[in-house]
Amino acid sequence: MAVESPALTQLRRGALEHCVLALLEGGERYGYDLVAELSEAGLLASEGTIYPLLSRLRRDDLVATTWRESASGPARRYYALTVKGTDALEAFRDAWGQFSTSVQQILHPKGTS
Amino acid sequence: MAVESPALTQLRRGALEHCVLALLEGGERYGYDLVAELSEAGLLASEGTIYPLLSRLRRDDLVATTWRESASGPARRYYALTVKGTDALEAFRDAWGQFSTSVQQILHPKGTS
DNA sequence: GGTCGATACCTTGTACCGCAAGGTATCGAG
DNA sequence: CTCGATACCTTGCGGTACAAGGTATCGACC
Repeated sequence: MAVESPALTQLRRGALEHCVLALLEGGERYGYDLVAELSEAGLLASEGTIYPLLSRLRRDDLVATTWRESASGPARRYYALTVKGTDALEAFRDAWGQFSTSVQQILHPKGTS
Repeated sequence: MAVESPALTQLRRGALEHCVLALLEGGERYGYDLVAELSEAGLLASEGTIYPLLSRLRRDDLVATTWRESASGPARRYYALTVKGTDALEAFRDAWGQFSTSVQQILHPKGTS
């Protein structure tokens, strides 16, 4: 595994939350499942991060949840986007575009005269 | 001006520090000057953010500083990249590339089957 | 029917960093 | 000599990722 630079930990802030919303756009997901995908993408370092985050999303009415039993294993809590969540995601896509462009330009300036 | 979403505040974390290093790659800069450029780029909301950040960079030997008098106005503290700072910047460019790619892919998935 | 690993949920304590507000000092203009 | 711009810095607050640890369910195996 690559050595986790502390800078990455800071980068994940703010982005992680909306990445969860983006994943939910493709359909309902449950927490443990999200952990696996986000960890693989390098956007999540610990399971302990996601549950408080999901609680916040629920508190703010960006997602709605339903318990559902699993064919094998304990029951799961599924998360689905609300209308408010969809709006927040769309707003974030804009913000992310502007932000990442700004960072990109500062990191790799064109006119180096 | 666009409404400042709180998500942006979190996004700036981690990126801001290395954006400062990137700006210094083009030559010495002083704090008040950096504030102007980073604010314009939307990467900084308050002057109060930059000085503790610069202190950290100095503490960690990523930058070196020299006081210099100004033709008009108070003296300025100029910041310059150290070798260690240059290395950190290069490492961050890699990390940023991977990170922003991951976020981009989750935000805008290709196979929407 | 008892144990064990995997699955799946959640909580607590810590550290870190951006932000707003406020403070100090220097310089030129009126 | 006051006032605005420049230029530096500090303090208190809030939000969030992380590590570590905790609880419960299920299937498999003995």
